[in-house]
Parts: sequence; C-alpha cells; structure tokens
Amino acid sequence: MPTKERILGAAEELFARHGFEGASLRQLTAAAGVNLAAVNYHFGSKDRLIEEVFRRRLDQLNGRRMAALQKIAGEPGTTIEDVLAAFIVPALELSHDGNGSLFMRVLARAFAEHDDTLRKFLSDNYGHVMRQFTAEFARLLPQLSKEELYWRVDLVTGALTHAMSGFGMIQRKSDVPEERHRAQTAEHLIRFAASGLKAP
Amino acid sequence: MPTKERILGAAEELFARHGFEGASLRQLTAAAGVNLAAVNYHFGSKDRLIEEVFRRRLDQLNGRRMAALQKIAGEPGTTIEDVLAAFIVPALELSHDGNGSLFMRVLARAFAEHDDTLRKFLSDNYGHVMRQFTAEFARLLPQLSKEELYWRVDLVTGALTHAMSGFGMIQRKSDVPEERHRAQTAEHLIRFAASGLKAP
DNA sequence: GCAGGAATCAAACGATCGTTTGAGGATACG
DNA sequence: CGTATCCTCAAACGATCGTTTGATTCCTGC
Repeated sequence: MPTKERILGAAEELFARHGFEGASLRQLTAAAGVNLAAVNYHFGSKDRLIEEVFRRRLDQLNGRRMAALQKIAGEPGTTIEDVLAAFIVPALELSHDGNGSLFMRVLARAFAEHDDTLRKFLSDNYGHVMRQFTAEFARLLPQLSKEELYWRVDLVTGALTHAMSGFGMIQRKSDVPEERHRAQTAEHLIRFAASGLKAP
Repeated sequence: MPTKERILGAAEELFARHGFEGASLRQLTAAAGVNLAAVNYHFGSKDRLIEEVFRRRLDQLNGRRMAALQKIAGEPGTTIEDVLAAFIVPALELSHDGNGSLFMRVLARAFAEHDDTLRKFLSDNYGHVMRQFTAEFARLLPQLSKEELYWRVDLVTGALTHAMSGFGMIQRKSDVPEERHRAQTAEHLIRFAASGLKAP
C-alpha cells in the first residue's frame, strides 16, 4: 500500500482512539510502518494530516448524502423519513465499510473540540450539505419557526453523532448478519429522529 | 480564594477549551495564578485533578437529578416529560450558575474520549443515576422492548449532551432574561426528547 | 546505463510536557 | 521564642512532542 494511504489509515485509527493531540506522530508512523519524517514530507504538518483524514472520508460521505437527497428533494411524495434516510444511511454504510466506523468517532471528537481552525475547515468545505438538508426539512415542516427548526435539526445531529460514534448500542450481535443489523440500526435512528422532528 | 478552588476553576475552563491533553499544567497554573507545583502538591497528579473536576460538579448535578426523580418516580400521575425535566433542568441550572456552562463542554469531551480509565470512573461513580432514570422510563414506556428503550435513552443522552455542551442554539439572546431563556431551552429539549422516546 | 527527481532514513533540533526536589515562607500552638 | 506543619516557590528532572536536516536509496525517463 502506498505510504500516504498507510499513514491516513493509521491516523484515523489513532485519532479516534486517543484524540488529535493525544496521538503522536511517533506512535502514528510506527503503527503505519513508515518513517517518522514521512508525515511532514507527504502532508507538510500534523494539522494538514488531520485535514486530509477528514477530507478523504467526508468527500465520499457527503457526496453520497447529497446524491440521495437530490433524488427526493422537492418531490411531492417525500417524507421526513426519506430525508433522514438520505442523511443516515450513507453514514452507516461508511461505518461498516473498511475501517470507516473509526471515522465516525473522529468526527465526534471534532464536534467536541471547539478548535476554531477545525470548525472553519468543516464549515467551509461541508457546510452546504447541512444547509441543503435543513432546507428540505423546512419544506416538510412548514409549521415550525426557523428557530424551532434549527433547534431540532441540531438535536438530531447530536443524537446521531453520539450513536454512530460507537457509544451506543450500535455494536452488532454476532448472530445478526451485518446487512440486517445496518437496516435495523437505520430504522431505530430514523424512527427516533423523525418523531423528534415532528413533535407537536 | 483557596488555591485548590482556583486550580479547579482554571482547570474546568482550560479542559473545556483545549481538552484534557491539550491543556498543560503550565497554562493551567498560570491562569489560576498559582505555582506550577501546586497541582501535584494538592491533587497528586494531573489525572487526579481531572477526576476532581468531574467530582465537584457531578456530585452536585446528580444529587439534584436524583432528588427531582425521587419526587416523581413510581407516582401514578408522572409523565415522560416530568422525568425528562428531572434530568434536564438541573443541568441547565448548572449551565447558568457560575462557570458551570463550561462543565457541560468538559462532559461532552469525556464522552468523545474513549479513555477507559475515565469511562470507568464515571460509570463507577455515577452509573446508578442513569440506571434509575432508565428504570423510570421503562415503567412509563412498557410497550418498548429493553433493546428499544436503551436505544432511545442513548439517543436522548446524545442529543442533550450535544445541545448543552454549547454547540447548538443554547446561547441566550441579549434581550431575553436568563430565567426565561432557560425555561424556553428546557421546553425545546423536553418536547423533542419526549417525542423521540414516545415514537410509535 | 546514467542522470535526476522522489522517497526514505537515522539523527538531531528546540520546545514543551508532567513530575520531583529542596529550600524557604507562612501560620498556629506549646 | 521556638518549633512543627502546611504551603509556596524557582529550578531542574527525564521524557516526549512536532519539525527539520542531510545523507542515502529507489525509481523513472532518456
């Protein structure tokens, strides 16, 4: 495997496990089986490596989310559940594909970090995705004030991030096939979130 | 102010802002206006200081939560909303009392950290609170399987932690009195969470 | 087959980390 | 007044951090 890929993989795992500051370049390069200097050679700095870890997964994740949303946005038959599925299912697919599940934990850490640089990077590069989903929720929930809607979308985001970062019951039991488990998880998340959004 | 209190206050702020590993004892003691060695003298180590930061707030927070729950647990007229209020209102009071709002961010960080030592400390000392609340939810939602219930309680926890860690819309507008804002926030959180828990 | 950029390597840089030390100051009690 | 205890302080400890350097190896295009 190319050096850059091995570094990104090891970085994702160690950032998920020990945080951005907690994972050192020496642990990271040792886990990847590359030289210590390779990170600064290929990425320039540790901060730029962190950004690449996000970019690699978020480009894919948000691409799928937007594709799924485009299919249903503005259509007359679309439901809240459909929009939530467009948001959630791609994340669950990522979670069960390769070591992608670790990435949701990295994302949860990024939310906990109130680091302005990281926040700005995420907002600049992927803020439009949340805006598009929020706009579609607004269409389907016209009775909600703008303030109410933002509140509820934010609470949904928190619940899903928490659950998908591996805190909750998301672990698959050994006697359940993976695809079935993923469908069940999506059902749980969507049912809860849809009900919260539609609260009277 | 006594040295221990000044250290705990500065630690809470810097841990919220920069994380447990990101905040150094040198920044911390400088912010508190005490000598570098004071942390190890009074607390023994940085890890024990972290535990004390949690203990000081969580003893108060969970004490209030349990007191509020005791008043309504098992009573015939109790609603989901009542139980959620017993869980949420003490946290909001803490958020608006002293620098307590920073503590909710520290707590959100503790969730993002998958550090086993910290997890065990929190589980050992405060796990019974979540178990009591879960038991009361189980009484009021008898139609839910145990698995369904755990899922939904976990999602509620994630939503509330996310919101109360200052990510969401919790910031008070300057023209709204604090007590009114707190009541509005509690309403938003409770309405959303209750609807999610009661999902069909 | 050889020139030249790309990649890897061991080693070292200065800075900062958590912790420890031992001397000195403050305070209370006989 | 003396002394014992609690506390504070500057300084230093060894370890580890992210980054840089310069030599060496690898690989490609001519």
